[in-house]
Amino acid sequence: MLDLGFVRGNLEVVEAKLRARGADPAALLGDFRALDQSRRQAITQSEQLKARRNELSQQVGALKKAGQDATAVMEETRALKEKLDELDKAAAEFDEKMRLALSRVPNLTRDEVPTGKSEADNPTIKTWGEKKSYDFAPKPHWELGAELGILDLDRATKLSGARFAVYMGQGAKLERALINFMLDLHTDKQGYTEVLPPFMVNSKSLYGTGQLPKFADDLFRCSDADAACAAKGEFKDNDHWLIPTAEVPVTNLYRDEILDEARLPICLTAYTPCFRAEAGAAGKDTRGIIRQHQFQKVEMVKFVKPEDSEAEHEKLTRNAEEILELLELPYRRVLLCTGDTGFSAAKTFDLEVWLPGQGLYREISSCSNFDAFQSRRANIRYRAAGPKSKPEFVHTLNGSGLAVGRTWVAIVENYQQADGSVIVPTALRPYLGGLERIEKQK
RNA sequence: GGAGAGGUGGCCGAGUGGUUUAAGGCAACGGUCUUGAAAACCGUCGUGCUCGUGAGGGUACCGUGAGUUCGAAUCUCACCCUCUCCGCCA
Repeated sequence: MLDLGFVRGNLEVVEAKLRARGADPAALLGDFRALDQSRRQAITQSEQLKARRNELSQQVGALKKAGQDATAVMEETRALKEKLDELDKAAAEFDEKMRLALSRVPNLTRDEVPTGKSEADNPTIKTWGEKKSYDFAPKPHWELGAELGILDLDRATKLSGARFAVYMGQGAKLERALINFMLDLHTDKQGYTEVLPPFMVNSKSLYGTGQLPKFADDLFRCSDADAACAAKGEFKDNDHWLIPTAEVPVTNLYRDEILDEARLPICLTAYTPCFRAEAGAAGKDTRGIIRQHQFQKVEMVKFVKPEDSEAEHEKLTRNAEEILELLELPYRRVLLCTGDTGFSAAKTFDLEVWLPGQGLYREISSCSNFDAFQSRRANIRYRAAGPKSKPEFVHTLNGSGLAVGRTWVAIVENYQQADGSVIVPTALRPYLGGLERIEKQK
């Protein structure tokens, strides 16, 4: 959510930023100026009447206490009521319209974010690692996984339908090893605290991080979740949706709280499954396990002071890159252009890992700075030490560290051998009981 | 799921229709005192919206939403959450 006062005072800037994203300011903001004016007018009038009402009510009290007749004053107050109800209703309607309009406006990208339309316009910031050369034609992971007996997509379809996977034997163990390896690195070496949050959240939480109201179709909701309410901008605390990322429960941990400055930065990491409906992704990445309805991810989330968020963003991105470096997987870092930056983000780096089986770089981590966009929605503030300090919104950040399923893919494809076996990266061996090579399962 | 109790500011906690512009305490912050610190004492101390160039004013907020009333933290209804006990259960 953008700050109302900022939008009012910088409408041209906001509109330019929205256009840079490829969004239509008119469609998003409508007649913002007129609406804002009507709203404020209704509020001012209503409050003036309320002041009058309160004054008269006090007179009634005073008169009654003095044993005098208060009928006339009571009548006058009663007469105010009709007009007041009308004004209040109008004010509430304008307010609701503004709130709903603003809730669908994406964040403003930072000035250093390059203007562009799509991922084709994302500049590459750095490239790391040497692509291995193979004296055979490297296979995609779905072939390797099936041949090794560590990935069973056919039976997953029987259980759950398309876009689900069953990992078997050392395949399952590899997934689990990756989770532990990532969490240990984040907690033991990089200063994060581990969190194990619920995998279902209410609609208020999804509003807080920006998935609702706009992206309800991308989510799986439980039968007690009222999508119609969410679409109307009513967010409940007793409905349930499957989380699309750990970002949602972890960021919302401090919703409606005021944190002490001394506690910042707060750095958390969480392993969770993630559930995505993949609405509109029909026909995309249908082979293999790149795009699933359920996948596992280790996430990093930070709450920081506004002046620190730029530096913390770089640190967080480096924390994700370190995993790829330890696993010796070639990758590159790209900066998302305005047209490709997500709804809630002000600036995003994507890490893309090299997949030789498919001959392309593939997103494996997305590290974003949200500025105060999420904290304003979720009302997460901090209070600085010192006299007369008012609570201020924190900046939130998060990034995958990493998407586990895609890391699994990257290892299988990058470390494949001519005989179809897969060498286990050295850093991961302690997590697999010293196993050096994954070979065909019985 | 059943029965009972409860939900008040950063925290604890008073408050059952009219100076409540929410008592009191703790914490925090500023000051006095002190070589420094602690203690003691004095003072400051909620959030949003809105009006105002400003000082400042108005208004709303006591779990959420409706309602009764001239007036609601206080009364009524619905819902949510927490705690205790019972039931069911991994």
